[in-house]
Amino acid sequence: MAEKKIRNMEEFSAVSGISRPTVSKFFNNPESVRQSTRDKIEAAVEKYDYRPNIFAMNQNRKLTKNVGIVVPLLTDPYFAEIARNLEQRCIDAGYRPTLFSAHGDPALEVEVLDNLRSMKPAGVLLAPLGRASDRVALEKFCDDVPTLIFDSSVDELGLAFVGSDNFQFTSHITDYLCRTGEPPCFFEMKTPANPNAHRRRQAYLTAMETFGHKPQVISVEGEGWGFEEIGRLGGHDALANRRFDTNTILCSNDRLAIGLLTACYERNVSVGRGPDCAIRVAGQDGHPHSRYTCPPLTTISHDYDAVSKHAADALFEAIDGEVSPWKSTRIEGKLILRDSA
Amino acid sequence: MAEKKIRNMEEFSAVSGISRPTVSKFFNNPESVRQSTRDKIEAAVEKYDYRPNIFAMNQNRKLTKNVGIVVPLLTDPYFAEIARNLEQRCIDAGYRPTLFSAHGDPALEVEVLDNLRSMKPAGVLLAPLGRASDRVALEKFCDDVPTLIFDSSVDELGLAFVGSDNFQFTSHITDYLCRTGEPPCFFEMKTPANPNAHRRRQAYLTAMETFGHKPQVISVEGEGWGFEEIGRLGGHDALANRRFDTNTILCSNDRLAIGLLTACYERNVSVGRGPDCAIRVAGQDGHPHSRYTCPPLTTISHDYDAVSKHAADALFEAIDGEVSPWKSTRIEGKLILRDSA
DNA sequence: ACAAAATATTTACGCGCGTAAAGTATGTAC
DNA sequence: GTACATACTTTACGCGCGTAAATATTTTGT
Repeated sequence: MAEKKIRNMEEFSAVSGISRPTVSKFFNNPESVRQSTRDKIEAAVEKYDYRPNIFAMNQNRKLTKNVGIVVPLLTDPYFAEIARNLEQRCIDAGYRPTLFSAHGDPALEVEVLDNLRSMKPAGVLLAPLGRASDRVALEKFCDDVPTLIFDSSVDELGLAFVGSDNFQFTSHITDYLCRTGEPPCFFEMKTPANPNAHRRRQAYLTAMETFGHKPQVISVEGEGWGFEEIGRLGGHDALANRRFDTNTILCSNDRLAIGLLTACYERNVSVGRGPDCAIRVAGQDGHPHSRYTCPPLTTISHDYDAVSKHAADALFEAIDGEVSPWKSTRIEGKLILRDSA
Repeated sequence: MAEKKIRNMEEFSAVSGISRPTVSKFFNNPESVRQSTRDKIEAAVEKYDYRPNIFAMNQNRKLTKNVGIVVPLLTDPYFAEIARNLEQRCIDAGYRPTLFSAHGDPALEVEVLDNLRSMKPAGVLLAPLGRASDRVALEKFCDDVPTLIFDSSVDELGLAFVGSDNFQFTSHITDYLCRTGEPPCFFEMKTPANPNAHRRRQAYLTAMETFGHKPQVISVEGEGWGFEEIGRLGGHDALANRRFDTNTILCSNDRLAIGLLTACYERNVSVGRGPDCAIRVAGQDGHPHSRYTCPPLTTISHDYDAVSKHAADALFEAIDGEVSPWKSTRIEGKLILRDSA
């Protein structure tokens, strides 16, 4: 099967009997060469198992098909899931995605963007760290590379923003909770990394006012990205000191809610909407894991498909040259009723 | 601050007043140039915010500092966590890691490896998909690139294998379960993707025989990587049809256990080791989420640090030229006692 | 102040490929 | 068979950088 090792396109063009420029054309787009030529090249590809060096390819191409995808934290299944979704859309559209995580570190985020530059990407899908991000560095990057911001908005950065409608998220689930039981208090981190958290708190306050209820915000201590543990510890503290004025707790996000549920379990507080339950807990995000908590978590879910589709399509359009003014697209969430509230 | 845009090292060497070869040397290793030269270059870097194109760099370097990290599925927090761990170790050792996921798809796994070749990596840390992997392609890759296999072993592939001692995992937790209550049955997927699953079943059977108990293996249907859902549905089925001969269930992995716990909740079966609990459930892996199930999951955890340290160190040694025969290092797990068993 | 050693510069080529221009072969229309 | 359009080959240059060799310039030691 395998003859001698082919080291580059030069050698490959020799053994395939087709000139290098034509071979190059073929790899760029197989349809662009005559059928008979294509057959010869494909036979040689099969025989010698050659494929061109993609990095050398991209070095000279005016337009690469590279797309960078940057998320703040890949160990969070929410980002892992949406990243996978975006990757698939890029592949389907004929692009070549590369995934990066800032691992929660602003310095790493900047480094990732610097490396991304070397890749000469046709475009980038960027979910910024948020508050911690180096704004100046992000702006510089967006000046150079067509960048679509998703998940968490940073002013009018990049081509456009696509994310969830956090205002609608919180209003909607607050409304649901008010209609089905006691009005909720709001359980959040004191210093959230993500700007969406502020929108959600604000939406909660507005919604409660609209509905004529007295709001209560409970902000728990904790730094970093270990949200479950922050929720658990904060939950213990709040339960021990009877800080909840209501039996219904709306968490700023699902990971906090997951931690709070654990705290409830550990304190023998029964959660759910049954008559024998002490409190109701709801989250926000539609985290992949929220289905498997006990009780399963009532939440309002990102529309993963819609967000990733809008984000990817908007980027592809911009790459294709469609110039449109910056805009923000915020997609509504879907209420997912489960047992916890 | 920022003057005109510097486009390449040529332009940069002009504005910095240092010749290009010396600049090149500097970026390869700042210590290799005279202090006064370094100062000038660093001042220019600061002033013009230039950094070399890493892909062009690697194109010609004999030895790159690139390390590829390949995992089967990044949406699984276990792999996300160990990948992050490995990335950090690479950075600390002066390497430049790049993370890839096969997304559960053998074809994608091969494609990832092909792309990795273009990167001329100094070495690769590869966690294969397992049964589904294209063995021939993996072997070819390992012939060309120093590759260390981790997590799931494929014969004597690559430089070496580093992973957890699945036999010890299952023996140890089986022993614990036997000593503290009824001997467990074994809850697993009928057609697991990962070869570790077979080792675990075998270890269970051996352990039960050693302890003089009658084993029971319950294999549930389900394809793909949605283990929680497979565990949940299989759990419902097994509970409904009273297929469990014992009150103690050892799951082949934590994700199955998480699904099973949800099934228990949904059927109102109380899980735990208290006197009022109907069954005990244990997992295996020390999944990042196992702390936050209700009840928190008793499991035997990978020693993430030790596995990643051994894997990374073994690769770095091989890169540094230390030739050692293929060997398999299997690291023991730590029993994590929580409320579920 | 001088020679020796260390470091920089100049020059030149290579990596693996894209791409453009000019010329040649192949295929299609009549 | 001629005319024309396609597709191919040849040639040549460029991308952004590594790297080697010869030469020139510092720096160091004494």
